[in-house]
Amino acid sequence: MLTCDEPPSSRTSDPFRASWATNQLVRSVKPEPGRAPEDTFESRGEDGERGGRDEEEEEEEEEEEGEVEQACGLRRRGSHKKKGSQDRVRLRRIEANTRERNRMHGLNCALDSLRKVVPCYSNMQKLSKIETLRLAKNYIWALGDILSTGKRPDLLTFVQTLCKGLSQPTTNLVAGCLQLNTRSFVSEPGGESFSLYPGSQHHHGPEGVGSSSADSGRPLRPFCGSALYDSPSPDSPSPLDAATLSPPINFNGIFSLKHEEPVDYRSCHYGLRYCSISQGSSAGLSPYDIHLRGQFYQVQEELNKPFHN
DNA sequence: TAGGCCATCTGGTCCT
DNA sequence: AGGACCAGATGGCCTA
Repeated sequence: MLTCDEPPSSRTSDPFRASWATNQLVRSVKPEPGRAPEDTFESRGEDGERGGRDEEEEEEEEEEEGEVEQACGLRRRGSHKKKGSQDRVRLRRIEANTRERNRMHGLNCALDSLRKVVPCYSNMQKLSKIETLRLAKNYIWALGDILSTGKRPDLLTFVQTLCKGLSQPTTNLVAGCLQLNTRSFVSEPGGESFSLYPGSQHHHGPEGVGSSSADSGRPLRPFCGSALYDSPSPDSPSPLDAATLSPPINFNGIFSLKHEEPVDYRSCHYGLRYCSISQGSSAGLSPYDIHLRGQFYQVQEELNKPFHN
């Protein structure tokens, strides 16, 4: 995974690095069509690794350009001055590229942190950027709906909301995270069919949240096992990761997120921990308690209000 | 092999 | 002038 504090050039194990290096090589050999060869200067190496290309080579290139111009009957005036400004432009371009790269890394870090707080997180099968954003939007929407109505939705409604507009694979992933067999969306023993996808028939199953058994009577297994607690962070291997998915939540405790480590938004080593403390009354807590890294957010109060009345 | 996803480069635009 | 942001282009990797 990309990290904010490490440029790609320093990650030898990163698969992207290989492609990046290859890219540089390819670009140095084959300039993009319609683009002047000098436009690919950065591809020869940057950030202090200019790949053995030195001033001598640049001067040689200048001479070659001069020869070409002479051959074409052109003569560039003030080329001496121009070289300095060209170097400057070149340098600025390199710096701009580096900044842009870092900016995108920061964006990816933010996206990674988002992946960890939406109801479907796996080190094994990362959600794509677009699916992460869609799922996050749906999740926010679902939470907002709960806040406004003060009612817990049934499992199917909740999953349907989460999966609106998501691709089939992501839908399956989310369903898996929520321990819901996707077949449950397609057909019911009674013959009634419904789907997660928009426009399809909605089914509000009779199952209550707490006792939901959408998967043919199989009780929902909460993700609050001690094994999950043992995992120091989503980045660390956990039994759930080993089992393809590491859902951060269970439907019983959809909103029971517990982030116990300090947030370092620069390093992006969030190490979120999700745990369900939602066995509700027994723990003296509402299933909707939210713990964010040891802090009780005001949100908790807001969320609990409807259930304390 | 096509399509999806991604990282990167690049030039343009806007803002400070 | 320089940085941030954005979108288009390009090419690599992976999977169905």
